Amino acid sequence: MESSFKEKIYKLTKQIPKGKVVTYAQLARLAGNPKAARVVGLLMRNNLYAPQVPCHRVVGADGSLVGYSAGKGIITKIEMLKKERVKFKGNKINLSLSLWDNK
DNA sequence: CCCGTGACATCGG
DNA sequence: TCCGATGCCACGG
Repeated sequence: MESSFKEKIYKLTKQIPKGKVVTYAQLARLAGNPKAARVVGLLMRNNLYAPQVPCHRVVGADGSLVGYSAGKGIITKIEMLKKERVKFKGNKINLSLSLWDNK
């Protein structure tokens, strides 16, 4: 099965455990293209593959919240992450504690 | 095949 | 530290 890039992103995103987050760059790298971080977000924004995809667990490379088109946008995203016990450091996420290991 | 798009990443001033 | 510009790449038309 030669999954398309977006298919890999779709599966990986669904596998993110609760309370953890992942960066677009890392997600892209897991899919096979470290440079395609933009594509990851692009797919989410244009076509939320399924309501099962926790796209709110995907954040910027430095843990800053970017994107999100649903609800109040970034605000909603932050609120959901806080409910997942994700540790925040100011206006960003503490990646040292909440970054998904994917192992 | 070419072009436009964009929820990123990185660098320079 | 903050802001702007550039590069990168997959997808759809």
